[in-house]
Amino acid sequence: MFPGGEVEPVAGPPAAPAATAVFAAVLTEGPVSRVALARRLGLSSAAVTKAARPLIDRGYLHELAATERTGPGAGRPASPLAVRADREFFLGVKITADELIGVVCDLRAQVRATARRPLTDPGVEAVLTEVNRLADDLLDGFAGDRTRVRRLGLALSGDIDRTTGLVRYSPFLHWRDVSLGRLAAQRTGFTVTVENDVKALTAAEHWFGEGVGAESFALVTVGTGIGCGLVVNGRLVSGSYGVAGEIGHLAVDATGPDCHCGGRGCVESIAGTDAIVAQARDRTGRPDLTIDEAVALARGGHEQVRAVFTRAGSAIGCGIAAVANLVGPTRIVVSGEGLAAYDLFDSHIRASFERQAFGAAARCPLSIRPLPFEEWARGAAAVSIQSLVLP
Amino acid sequence: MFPGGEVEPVAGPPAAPAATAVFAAVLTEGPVSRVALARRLGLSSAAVTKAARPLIDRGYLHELAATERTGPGAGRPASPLAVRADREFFLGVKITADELIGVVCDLRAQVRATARRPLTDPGVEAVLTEVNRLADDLLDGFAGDRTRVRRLGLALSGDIDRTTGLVRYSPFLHWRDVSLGRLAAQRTGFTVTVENDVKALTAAEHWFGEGVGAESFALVTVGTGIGCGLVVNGRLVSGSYGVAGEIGHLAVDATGPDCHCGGRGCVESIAGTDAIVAQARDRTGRPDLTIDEAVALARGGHEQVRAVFTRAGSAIGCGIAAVANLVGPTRIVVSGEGLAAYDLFDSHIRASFERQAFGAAARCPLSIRPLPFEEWARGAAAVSIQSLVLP
DNA sequence: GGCGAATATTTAACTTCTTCAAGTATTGAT
DNA sequence: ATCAATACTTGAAGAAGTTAAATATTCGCC
Repeated sequence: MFPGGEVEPVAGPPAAPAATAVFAAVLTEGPVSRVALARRLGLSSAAVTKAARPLIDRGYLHELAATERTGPGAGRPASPLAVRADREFFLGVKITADELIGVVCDLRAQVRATARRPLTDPGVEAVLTEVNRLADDLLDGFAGDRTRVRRLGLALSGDIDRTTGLVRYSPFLHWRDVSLGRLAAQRTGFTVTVENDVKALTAAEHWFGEGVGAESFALVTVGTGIGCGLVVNGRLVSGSYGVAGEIGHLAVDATGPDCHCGGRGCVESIAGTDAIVAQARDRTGRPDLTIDEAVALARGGHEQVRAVFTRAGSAIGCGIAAVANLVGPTRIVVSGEGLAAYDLFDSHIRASFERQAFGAAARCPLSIRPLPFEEWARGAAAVSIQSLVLP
Repeated sequence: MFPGGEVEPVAGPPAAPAATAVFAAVLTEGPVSRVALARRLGLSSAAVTKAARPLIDRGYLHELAATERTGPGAGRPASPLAVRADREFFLGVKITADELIGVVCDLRAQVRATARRPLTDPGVEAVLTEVNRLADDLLDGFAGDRTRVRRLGLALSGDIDRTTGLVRYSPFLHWRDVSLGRLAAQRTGFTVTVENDVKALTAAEHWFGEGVGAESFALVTVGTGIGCGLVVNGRLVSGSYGVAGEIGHLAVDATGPDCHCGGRGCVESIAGTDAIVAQARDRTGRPDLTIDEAVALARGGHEQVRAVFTRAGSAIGCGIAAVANLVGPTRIVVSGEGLAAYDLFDSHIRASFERQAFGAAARCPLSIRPLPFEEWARGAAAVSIQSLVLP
């Protein structure tokens, strides 16, 4: 009991379906009036009023000040609901083979601080220790209220069970069946979520980026590997066997090279960074060529190296068209480290996509843009935000 | 008011979420006890009891007789709920360019009668007239209680809006924006549903066939066109622009033939019936070869024609692997008219699928089997059943 | 400035659905 | 016969949402 006799205030947002829906809608679709929410969610406006009150009381939402209200026309002006971004903060950490990248985000997924730590030992213990240190670094560099940081999202590539926080398999860390969620929660004291990195990035883009409002949405990442996160009917696609969005191993060229996966003519075996380097070395006869040098040569007009990028762009375009033809997303974002060479890919990806997209699928807008590496960590934080909002 | 003073009994099943869930679960997962349903649906057993009562009262469900009960072990034996299959019957009609194929199904989607009518005029009026006549033929040939037939499902290829019953575009009938649902309801007096034929077949297989219980599921049809219906997270995939499951136009061979869709190396341009015939004609030098003759030649050991089927099977396998890699369905059924030549395809489809499926995606079971043409009409009836069960 | 139309939000009574907790039913084992 | 185990039912209580009416606030118009 508290001095006044009240019950201790509940920590999280209310879990009722309507409250959850209202919270998520305000979070992703900016300030909205209660009537608009009611229409959007298929609820009565009374239900929205009731669902919103505890969210306001607990500090997650607030009404826009009168001056910020919109609205021409007659009638009582709306009092749109908006998110109180500094109600709670979230740590997001992307784990790569040799580095941890971390961010602190607010409730609107705005990055408030960043930090990095090198990773030398891929052992579970060592990684946990470094994650813990990175969390400290992040809090040190964070200007806001540290007591409001209660959640940590982790993202890494591999086969991950988000609901249990289990890393079933991580190729680059050589982990199998590591309960990363539980271990990290013990070590750091935070509420921890774990998700595959591409899916985390997709979730971030779906809630806070270009995917907002889309019933279905795809994000394609281009780099060493070529991956894809899918949202269909408003939900992230997981794959019954832990495999989904493996756009990198679609076969697009029956006469293409053998791929390390055992297939032939996979997108990744043509357009993955390693494949591009290998082809560029072959065409130039320089066995030590790096990807940066290949990019430089192509930009400099080296026809044969340009052709490598052209072919890669076409393969990626075919893969993206496959996504459009099969699941028909509302829009597709193409991104990733590989897109440092954005200018060399862009037009070929588009041309190939437009050729292979069937009928109206070609109407699907394509955003092709590079993404800073911190975005991956932001993805991890976004998953953590979702875990707060959704019960 | 009725003589006894009671209110007229309500026509349909109750619409409450729990009732709907119980009905659907009993329908698709056979006789189940209330406790099992409660666990399966995340409800309390009290809720199941209450939800089941009106379904029993209205004749949709019944309890299995004591003799049919299962269960070793101690404790009160369960009284599993089962569907009363003859509570209601459904007409299903598949519309092709030159024929209507119709079935009468019971509530468990068992076919009770079939009929066909040739179609000579693709005009809307003529089709409606023939649909009406076919419905009469079906009722004539149906031994059950005709007053219990109240719903009609229509299935045809093309771009269809299931919710409004609008045929946005039908290539083979040359229809655009025809309110087929409304028109057919007026003409026949039934409650009408309209759905794309592949999606209807997928829905049938998802509720009443091999897809039962699968969170995600894919059905691939091989024939003149090569199509695919997808169920992800328990829901049929529609595609934001009306395009989804267009497996026929995935690019699998960068050096393949140009496709009528404008793409290159599409699955359909290699493995569609027309493409197979064209290739077989080319290889044999017989410009009037038919598909049946090509099949006969291949079965007879004609190496070059066999190679055409081998290549086609490989292309289909690549397409199916693309589905497995991208959405990761629990299982995939491959079927369709084209599979009359099942024996020529089967092993090549599997080999190619296994090569291109990435990692654990290769664990996805593939059922390759021909499907009688009446199954398409049954798909239409299945959609009609769904429209009764889901509100 | 006052009035009415238009729109947004709140309130209160009510309905519906679900769960909880307790009780009943039916079986096998001892 | 009794007990443990499991399935199902019941009734009270609670949660969540709806409808209808009331309240709030603005604009346009006189």
